[in-house]
Amino acid sequence: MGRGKIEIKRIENSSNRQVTYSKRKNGILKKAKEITVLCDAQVSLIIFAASGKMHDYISPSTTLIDILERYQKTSGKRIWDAKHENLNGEIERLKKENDSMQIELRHLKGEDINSLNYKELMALEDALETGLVSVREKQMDVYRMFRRNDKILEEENRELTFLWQQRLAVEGAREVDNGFDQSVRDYNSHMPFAFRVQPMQPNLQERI
Amino acid sequence: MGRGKIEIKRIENSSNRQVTYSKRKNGILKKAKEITVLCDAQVSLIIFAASGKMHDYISPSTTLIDILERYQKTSGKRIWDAKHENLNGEIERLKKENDSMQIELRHLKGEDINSLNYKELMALEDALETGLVSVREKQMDVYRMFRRNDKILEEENRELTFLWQQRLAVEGAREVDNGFDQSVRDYNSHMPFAFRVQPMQPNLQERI
DNA sequence: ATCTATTGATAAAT
DNA sequence: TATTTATCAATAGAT
Repeated sequence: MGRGKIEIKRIENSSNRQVTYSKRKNGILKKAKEITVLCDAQVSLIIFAASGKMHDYISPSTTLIDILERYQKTSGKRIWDAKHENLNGEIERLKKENDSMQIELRHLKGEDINSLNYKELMALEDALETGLVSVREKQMDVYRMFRRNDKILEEENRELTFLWQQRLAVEGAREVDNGFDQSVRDYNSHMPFAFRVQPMQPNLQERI
Repeated sequence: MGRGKIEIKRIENSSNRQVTYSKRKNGILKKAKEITVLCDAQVSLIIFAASGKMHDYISPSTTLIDILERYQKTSGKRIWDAKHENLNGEIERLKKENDSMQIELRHLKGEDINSLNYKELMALEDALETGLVSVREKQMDVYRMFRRNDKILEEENRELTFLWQQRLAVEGAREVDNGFDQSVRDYNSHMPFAFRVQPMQPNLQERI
């Protein structure tokens, strides 16, 4: 249908080919829409030009997924299954990895070790000892950190207490028992503990 | 294009609709084939009649899966992903489980424990000690089993050696040094060790 | 893009 | 359902 009939074979002239593609692509899309409306059909049409450009039409009464679902059911061909199997493979792989780690964890916790031979028990013992050494070293670090912190706090405490005592002495001399009785002085003598500065290690508290 | 022009709206006469569907369906399929050949295009066309009957055309240079893959990539829309979201969820779940076990394992091996607080370190130490106790108990079991086995073997050995010595003595008395020299007798005196019976615990050997 | 001569598709009849 | 045919629609090539 045109100025002359053409053979249905690849159009060698690239420019003509491009033009014809554009025209016919529109034609097919139009036909797809028409048959959808005229005949209650459901169409999924995806066209890729050689250039990679894509055009598509999916009947508005449905979805591509729905059509593919029906396609698979009707034709018996697989679409998702290929992808599906990959995912299932991944799941299997992860499950195996999970299981072996699960077992290793249980062994390290001393569970289910009846099936282990002597060599394996030795290796397990080594691993546990190594872990224990590391953990205890770390604990010592933390302990030393606490101690250092404590020393700093004690020192500051001492200074604050001293300052407080001085102030009390000064005020006591000036007021000579006019209103401040012993209980108030007792109360105040405990105040310095509330004045403790924050620890030097900013995260130390939340790690206790 | 026909004996009269028609409006593009649903054909109410069911028989006409069916006929038109059949004709137009063939027309579209033909056009799809033609654009494929003429323009190097790649087409995926799936048509469902209202009756449920399905017709399709996929350009022979490709596959539906390939086209869908490209469709997904080009359009950004999801096709399988929607279908496989549950599988992907499962994978995510397993990966998370994997990661946390991975971390726990590393901690038990004394690795990456810098981020742990004192409480966590104590718990870790407890777990390691518990594990170590269990493993060492099991090792004692195995050790005792070896010892028991050894005792049995030693006992059998003693008996066999005794029997052999007796036999040697009898033969020596009968043959009075006619051909059996001292070296042969020495060799034979070591033989009983080769007669050791199999251990009582059938699996013990392969567990060493 | 737009035009238009011509082929191709198809609606209605058979 | 298939064929025929009159008519409309699509489009090849030109502009």
